[in-house]
Amino acid sequence: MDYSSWRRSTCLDLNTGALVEELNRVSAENRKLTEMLTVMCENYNALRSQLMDYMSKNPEKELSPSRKRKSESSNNINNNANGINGNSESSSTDDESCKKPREGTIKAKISRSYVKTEASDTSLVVKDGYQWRKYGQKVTRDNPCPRAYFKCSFAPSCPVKKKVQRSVEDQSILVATYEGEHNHPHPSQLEATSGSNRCVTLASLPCSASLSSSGPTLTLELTKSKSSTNDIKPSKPKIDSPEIKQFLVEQMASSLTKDPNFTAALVAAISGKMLHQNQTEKW
DNA sequence: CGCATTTGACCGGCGC
DNA sequence: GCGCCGGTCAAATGCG
Repeated sequence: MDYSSWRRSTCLDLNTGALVEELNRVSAENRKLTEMLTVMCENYNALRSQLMDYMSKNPEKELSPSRKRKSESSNNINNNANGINGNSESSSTDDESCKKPREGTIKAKISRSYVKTEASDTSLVVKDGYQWRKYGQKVTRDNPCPRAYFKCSFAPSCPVKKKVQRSVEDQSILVATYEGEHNHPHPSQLEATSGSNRCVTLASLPCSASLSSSGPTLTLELTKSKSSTNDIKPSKPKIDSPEIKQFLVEQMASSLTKDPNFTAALVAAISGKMLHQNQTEKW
């Protein structure tokens, strides 16, 4: 072995050692993140059970069904707790029976999402990532607050519509009703693939978090609940009320983003992964 | 000037 | 048939 080849192999050994060290560090961080997420989910579940206890002890008053026509209250039976993003046109299957019976026409999927806003915020804007064009506003009988009508800005190629109205019970809650499915990708997904924008989609709770500890990959998924809580009758206490879920999701997201430890750990994990990728690409 | 929003008019379904 | 009501249209308006 000549001097140059000896130097190369020595450098290689040093690089490999550094990489192994980096890998171990990232793995440790992943484990730490896993633990943090587990603790967070446990805290959330504890909080949620406390809330359920509280809600069961203080059942909400039933709305008086005084509507002579078909009204929104009939739709409330099918309340779906969708995420902040509203990107979950997944669930309602039996809404057709509540809609106008146009024979032969397959109604678009209808879903609802509940967004907590500042009570002083008068704009009926639900930030769900998609771009919407407002085409109408109407005051309806059963709610003094005006209802806003939006079409997806990709219309007419995208047929999705949404209606946004403040909740009668809690005016700080916006109720967004989505009709149809987007036939184009979520704009924030496009951004996420092209750049460094964070894109953490929080769907409905309860959440489950998983981190891959087998390697320097970080996956964070907060999965949508497919539990049987979708068919809550309004007469029951709203233990699993979508408003409550929404509020909890926002609380959790807020806590996460405000926690410098979490942010730092996330940055470290991501940069560690990027560093690792760059170095493996060079080889 | 172009685009998005506002808002009154209009339309169609439904109940009486 | 009429009136009520939710949903949509489109001209007017506002804004960057």
